[in-house]
Amino acid sequence: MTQGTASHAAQPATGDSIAQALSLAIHEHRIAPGTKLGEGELADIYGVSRTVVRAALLSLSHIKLVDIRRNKGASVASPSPTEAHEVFEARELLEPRTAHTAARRATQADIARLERHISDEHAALDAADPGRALYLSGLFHTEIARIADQATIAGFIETLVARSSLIIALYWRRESALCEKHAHHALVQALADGNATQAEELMRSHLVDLHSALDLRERNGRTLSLRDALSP
Amino acid sequence: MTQGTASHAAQPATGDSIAQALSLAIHEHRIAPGTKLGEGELADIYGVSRTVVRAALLSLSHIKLVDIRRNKGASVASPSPTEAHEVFEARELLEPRTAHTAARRATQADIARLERHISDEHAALDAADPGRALYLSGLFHTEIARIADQATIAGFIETLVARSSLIIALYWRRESALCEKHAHHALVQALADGNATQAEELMRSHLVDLHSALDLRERNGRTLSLRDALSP
DNA sequence: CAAACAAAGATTGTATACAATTTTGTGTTC
DNA sequence: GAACACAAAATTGTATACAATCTTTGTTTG
Repeated sequence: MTQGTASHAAQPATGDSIAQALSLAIHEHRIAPGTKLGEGELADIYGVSRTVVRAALLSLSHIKLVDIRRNKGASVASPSPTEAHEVFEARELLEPRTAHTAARRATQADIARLERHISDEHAALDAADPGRALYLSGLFHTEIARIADQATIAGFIETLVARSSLIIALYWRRESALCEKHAHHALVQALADGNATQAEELMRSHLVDLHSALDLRERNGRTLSLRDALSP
Repeated sequence: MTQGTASHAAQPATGDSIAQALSLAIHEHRIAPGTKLGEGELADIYGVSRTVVRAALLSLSHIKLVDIRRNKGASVASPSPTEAHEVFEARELLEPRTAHTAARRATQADIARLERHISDEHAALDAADPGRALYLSGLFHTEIARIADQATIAGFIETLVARSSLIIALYWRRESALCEKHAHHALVQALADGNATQAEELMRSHLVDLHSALDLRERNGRTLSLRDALSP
């Protein structure tokens, strides 16, 4: 991702593309929770007017990645401990069922794609790119939701996974910010075996494990210049 | 709700207030699925510029009440049979658990409020206001989610309940568009008794019943002039 | 009459200008 | 140095102007 979409591409940035770029930056921890997202600054970075930026920010506010306060502007959301708990609780309610359904539906191509995700994730780690690895780790979950072929629930899971990256930035207390390696492997195996019950149970314990790795007793995030963060 | 917020109130309509007004109109079946939502027309109705209207429409598109097509404008969403099925399936996954939690947490005040909802709903029916009754019927469900005090899941349920009103408009095949009277009463009783297991089971069967009342084999909705629909 | 094409009108997407609100900077007083 | 008041600058909210795209209408052709 270069400086700004408009600078090097034939198409000007749209609200959607800016929202996606910001979402990715947030997900990869290139922008920290609490970071001010000034409309003028973003308009400069992306080479569009404030109108387009405002639409992007409004969209991101709907999935709670961005917090907009009237007359005070937008910033990257900073979930409270309560919100963090709720997000993981919601995941624990939705994702096991999704894994169950996915195990019944997964094709060879699906399994291959999941395995590619896992190896891409580890490649990113080896390349000292933990942000990328974190993003891919989350994408693994949304990919399982896609396989389950229930778009409504998959949409909720996508939102929850995105918010999880903010929560991890704020509350994670393990050295690695990632899901444990073997948990994803075991899930892929259960899906490959078409073992719905196993997939469901593995997903549940995986999420309970993630939830338990959160220290939900307040701490502060770091800040970073906006332009730097958006230029990996 | 009079002609337009700006016409009679000290405050001009905001994106949020317009989105709420449109959502209510959709929920009460005053605007049908598929209805074109022209920016200029809405700007006239609400006495604001297109900028504010666009923000409202974008917000509504995020909860899938409105469908925005680039360069073609916005219309009230028209869920497909697949989407309809998914929405109720998601509700069947989320709401029983929510009812379970609500039964454990409900206060006397909560129960009184739910009972008031039920009687308001019947008053609306008696007043030959089925749209209002439908809205209140849905609100009963979101109220239970509020009692459960899990904002993340309650947010999802709110979205699903709103979309349900569109689905009912398109696919409902019973004479009354409402939840059955005794189902809500029984739920309130289970909550009042603090019987979490009963509440969960009653909610599940209630939703399965609603789901079964849908004829998910395509049919068309009606259309209505926009100004008429927004002036109850 | 139907089909194809062009022109006119309407609508949507976006930039820019203006109004309103907030933040920052400066000076004064204690 | 801290607190306060005020002015200036910056940012956010919204209207309006302009550009791009789509839809409707009118005209021509077979």
